[in-house]
Amino acid sequence: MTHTPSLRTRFAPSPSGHLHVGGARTALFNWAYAHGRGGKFILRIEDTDQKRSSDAASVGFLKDLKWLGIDWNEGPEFEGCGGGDFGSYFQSERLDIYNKFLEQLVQQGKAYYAFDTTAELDVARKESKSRNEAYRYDRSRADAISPEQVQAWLKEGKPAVIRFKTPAGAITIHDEILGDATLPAGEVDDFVIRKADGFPTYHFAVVVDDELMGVTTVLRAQEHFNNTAKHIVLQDALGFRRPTYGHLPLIFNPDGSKMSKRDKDKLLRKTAQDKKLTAPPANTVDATRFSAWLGDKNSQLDFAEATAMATALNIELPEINVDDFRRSGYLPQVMCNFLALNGWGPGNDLEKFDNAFLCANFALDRVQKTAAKFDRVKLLAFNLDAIQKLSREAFSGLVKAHGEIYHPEFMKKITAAQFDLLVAASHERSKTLDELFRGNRWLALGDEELTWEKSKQVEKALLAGTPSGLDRLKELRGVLEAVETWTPAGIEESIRQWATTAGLAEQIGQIAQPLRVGVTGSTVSPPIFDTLAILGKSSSLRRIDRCLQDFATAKT
RNA sequence: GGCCUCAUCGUCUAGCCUGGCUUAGGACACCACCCUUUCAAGGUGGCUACAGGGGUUCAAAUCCCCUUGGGGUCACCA
Repeated sequence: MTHTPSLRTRFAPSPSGHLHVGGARTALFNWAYAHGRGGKFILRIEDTDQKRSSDAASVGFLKDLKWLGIDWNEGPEFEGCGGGDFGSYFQSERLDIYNKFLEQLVQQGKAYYAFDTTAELDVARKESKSRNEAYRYDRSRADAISPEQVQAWLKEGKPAVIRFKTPAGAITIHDEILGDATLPAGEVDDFVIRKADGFPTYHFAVVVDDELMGVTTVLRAQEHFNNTAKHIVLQDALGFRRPTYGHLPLIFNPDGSKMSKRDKDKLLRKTAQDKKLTAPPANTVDATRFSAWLGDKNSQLDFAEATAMATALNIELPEINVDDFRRSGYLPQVMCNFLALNGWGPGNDLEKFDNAFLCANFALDRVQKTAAKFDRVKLLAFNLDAIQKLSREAFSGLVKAHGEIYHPEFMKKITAAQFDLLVAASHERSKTLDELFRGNRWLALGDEELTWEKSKQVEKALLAGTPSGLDRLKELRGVLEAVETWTPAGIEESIRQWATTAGLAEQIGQIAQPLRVGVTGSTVSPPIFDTLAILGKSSSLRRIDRCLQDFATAKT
């Protein structure tokens, strides 16, 4: 392991929305790279877009990072992380610093004021587009204005941006992952470095902060590749050092589209349109909100709204954000492992590893150059494997914590003993922590609330054949009533005994299914003896009675 | 469209830099069978890829060129 005490990496998200998997992987790699080399990992909040920033979101980010096990040496202070001598780590609190450097550039003639309106620029852009050319800002627009005029306009408060006077010449980017790339002269135009609202643009703030915070290595997504050229010319103009760059491959959806925070809304909107909905489904959002959302491809519902809408439309929302995966019951170490595997591998057939291994082995020369499609099915397989490897106690603890956060009603309805039995019956078969709750709703239902699924499978289990499932149930009720030790083993013993006398020893399915449907209302549940044991004797009997009652008239 | 960039099974990838050890390895998925009390889980076996075309070389997945295809970017968003 290389030990570079001065090595400093950073993760610099804009606090809009939650941390999504792409961002999480960027953070993970930066973190692992620094940690594996005795360096420092810095977290910086890029909140220079006044329209988008929100404090709640930046806290969401911090929580997500913490959950993944990614801590930061410097940055916003949160649960024992953060602090540091190079603050503030919020860009919105560093305006004075940026302005100092901005002024310096203007005075040196390396940057200039421009007064073009949005409308004017739009025209120029459209023109470029119509000629099938890339749009580049035309410096002569600004040159045409005399220095006196500039001063006069500034004095009267005419809105102005500051643009960087990009030097002529090709720009070569050194990238530790992709190698060198050279952008021909003219590819980078005079980009804006301070917006009319007085805030620096991303490009300017990044360059200043990376220098002042001593960042030595920048690992970020490939979509930033072209931006790096801008950052390099700025660094040169300001006399800054140039960090080492590595551009990470993007993460895509299985269909090849870019994984985006908006994917959930995209799916919901499409479903709503396919169903030709003109009004919002009940219990979702109001009509005004609905039509505004439906009409604007870029608008997003908040989490509660989106969840309600998905329920109403009867669809599953894709997990995009780290928080979505947490909610779905994935283990943080599995998320990190799988995220790392999308874009990096240790170089042999090893795929399962923890963060300590990642820190010790992560290096830029093994980072993939091509985008990866995020395969949730494989992630699920990894999660199952990790769950199976957990001790019963550890699994139980995680399930409990998960349930208390995401299924408090469920947890309140069941006893500690029931919980333990459920955990035991589910451990080997749970792909996620959440599955245990989603798949066992029958347990949290009161005996009088239970309803029986109207499905072919249910009918078959109860009504088909002679004797039918219902006939069996009648007999089984008596058998169960006589069971003295109400445990999976005790129940099994009694039932098997009865089955043998009834000549059904080899056809236990003819017994299990009617029972299962009788007490759970559906054809799917944990193994039947576990199911009965978890439910308890009186509930089981009561439910069988209700089932017999309900279907007594339905029998054909 | 300009510029930049990438290219191994359906997917994530090993091998490529330092050409022969590769009838291209692993994992997930898929298929078949087994187990089985539903759904899973588990077991065994199987299918599947070097984008195409030219070079260079005794020898190319590995080096070079072209084509094709993919991606990124072209904001007073980051």
